[in-house]
Amino acid sequence: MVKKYERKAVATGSGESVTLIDVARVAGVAPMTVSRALNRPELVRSETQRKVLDAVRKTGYVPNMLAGGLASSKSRLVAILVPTIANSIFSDTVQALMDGLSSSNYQTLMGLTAYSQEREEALVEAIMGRRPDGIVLAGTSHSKATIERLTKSRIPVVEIWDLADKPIDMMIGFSHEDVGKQVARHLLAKGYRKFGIVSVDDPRGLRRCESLKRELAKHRVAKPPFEVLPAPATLQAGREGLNRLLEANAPEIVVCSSDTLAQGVLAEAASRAMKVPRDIAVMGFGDLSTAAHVYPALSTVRIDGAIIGMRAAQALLARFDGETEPADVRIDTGFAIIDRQSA
Amino acid sequence: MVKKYERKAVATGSGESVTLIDVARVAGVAPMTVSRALNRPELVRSETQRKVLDAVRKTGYVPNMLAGGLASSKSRLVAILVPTIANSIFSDTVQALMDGLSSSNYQTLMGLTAYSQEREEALVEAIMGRRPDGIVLAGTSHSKATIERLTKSRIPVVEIWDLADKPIDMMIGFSHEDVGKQVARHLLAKGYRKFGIVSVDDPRGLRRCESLKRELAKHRVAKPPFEVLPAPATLQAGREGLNRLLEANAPEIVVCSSDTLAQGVLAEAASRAMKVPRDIAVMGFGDLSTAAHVYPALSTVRIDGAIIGMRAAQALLARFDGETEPADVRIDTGFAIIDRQSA
DNA sequence: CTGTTAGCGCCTTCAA
DNA sequence: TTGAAGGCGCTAACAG
Repeated sequence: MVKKYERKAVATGSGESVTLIDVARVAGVAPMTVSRALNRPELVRSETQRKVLDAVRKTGYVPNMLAGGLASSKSRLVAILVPTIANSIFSDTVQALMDGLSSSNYQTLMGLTAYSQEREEALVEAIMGRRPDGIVLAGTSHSKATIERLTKSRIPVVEIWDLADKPIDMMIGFSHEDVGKQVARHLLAKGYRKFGIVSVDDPRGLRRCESLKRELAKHRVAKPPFEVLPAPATLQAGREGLNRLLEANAPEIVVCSSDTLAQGVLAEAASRAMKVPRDIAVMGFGDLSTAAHVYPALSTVRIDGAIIGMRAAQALLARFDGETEPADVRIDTGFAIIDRQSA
Repeated sequence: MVKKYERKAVATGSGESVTLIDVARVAGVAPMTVSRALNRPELVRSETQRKVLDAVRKTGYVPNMLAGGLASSKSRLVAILVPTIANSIFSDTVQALMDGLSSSNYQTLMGLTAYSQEREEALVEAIMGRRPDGIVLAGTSHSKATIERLTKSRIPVVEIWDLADKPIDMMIGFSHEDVGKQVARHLLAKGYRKFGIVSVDDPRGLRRCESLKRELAKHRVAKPPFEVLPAPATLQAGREGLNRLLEANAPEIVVCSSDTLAQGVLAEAASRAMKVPRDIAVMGFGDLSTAAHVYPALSTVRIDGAIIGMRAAQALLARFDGETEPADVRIDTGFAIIDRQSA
């Protein structure tokens, strides 16, 4: 009986790529059986299984996922688009997401949008070429083209870090409007009346600040001075923000749209020998665990990026397993206002 | 004359995937011509080019890179393995690397090793399945299996954040031994004699510390107490480290293996009302720009992650263009000892 | 449980 | 400058 799949002599060099067929030949089975043994071992007799694994080891075979993906229309790839990973709230998210996905053998393609819809659009376009099984997007401000492309691709999408009315598909986050509102109420309840706001020019940060202003207006508080600095948020921007606020009359409390900004404000206050929160109180947003050690008087809105990432991974995996339907998932992870002001 | 490539009716629904053949049919050319128009436009008449682009727009075609990669053995994918992105020195690196590569149309697959050789090995294995065009690895401590696999895959590899004797291929970083040595000399020159060392259990950090100890020994300085804490580096670990050092007699200067650790030490010192650097001096490592605003007395070894990432991207692109040969590249990006101690 | 056949969508190679 | 044939390595679907 003549063996098949003899097409190629045994690789002599080292660069030659070993294929399924080589493994099949060594194991003395059909290529399809090797494929099964590797991907659905439960369908294969255990002895066959052993033979195949031996052959894999002997040959140093590494499955070609490009070929596998092409044949099966499953890439086992999830794309993640975030504005940056320099900010710990996003890197926590990404890290948790990767952890959750990699334990189910999904790999992640990351893209950095730098808060730009155009970049996001280009990235989505490029990434769709890889036929990812799922896409995670930070935020809900996407270009029309992006939304359309994603919608009709029917790829599972998770929008994170935000909750909005018209999700593309799944959504995991919290309401930035709610943050602004609750911060306003919280601070009003503590007796503050003279506010100052510092934000960078980032859509979500601005939404929090606008909501804060609306809530203050409702309570008939004087319209607070509002300094918007160009992105990205830096310590320097925070210092500059406080400087500008102090040119007019000093607010009792400065609300910052981000953690780094708040640290900048604190640094500037320190350099002016202002005591926090006695001379000026500061409310931050995001991860201020580092600063909190140094400035115990700092209040903050705490978001847990890791939880958002973990939930996103779970949502995708559930969807891959057919446990949920498009647009089924909408999770409010909430936020906490952590108050360290002892004013 | 009967047209070819009529295999499929025009997609009516929206989920149907558009292929090169569909575009070819719409444009009235052969599939191969579409491929050329998209990938090597210089080989195509400009009118044909226009027809193809029109058809692409009309059909909403997105090239399938799995198929393209399979056919051409080029994935336009670069894998990046780093211990974590929670640390800004690595996230800067990753960010710069992605920037550099994406402008040449490469995408990046990221993997997090959590400082574990086993995880790195598993990730390398999984990632090789995607047939990346290049791989970037942080550090030089890899398992034998990892090294062997990478070596015989002949995929361009860049090891970053370190310089060692036996590179797999390209290497961009600095010598951790040199850091330890220079820090020792620097501090000795400033007159310090009573040292304390705090490190987490991370290979590169330990190498810096060991080298520091060796240099101190050479200069006949008393063997310093050396606290090694379990990874990951946290503020808490730093505080604990200083606590332990202070149980014996207090050192004049504490050298920390990482930025976070140094911040923990500073926080603990602050909570004990110790003045830095008067009561105790602190030398950190990595990105302490945040802490520096708060603790102007902190010294640090400054590494620029962004430069390392940028250089790595350049090195890979040069290699892809055939401008360099395996093992041609070895770049010492150096480091700076930034001294803010005014003791 | 295992094997056979027929593509997946694109690009390489050669021919026109 | 464009086209046709064939194959990249794998898996779905159907037989046996």
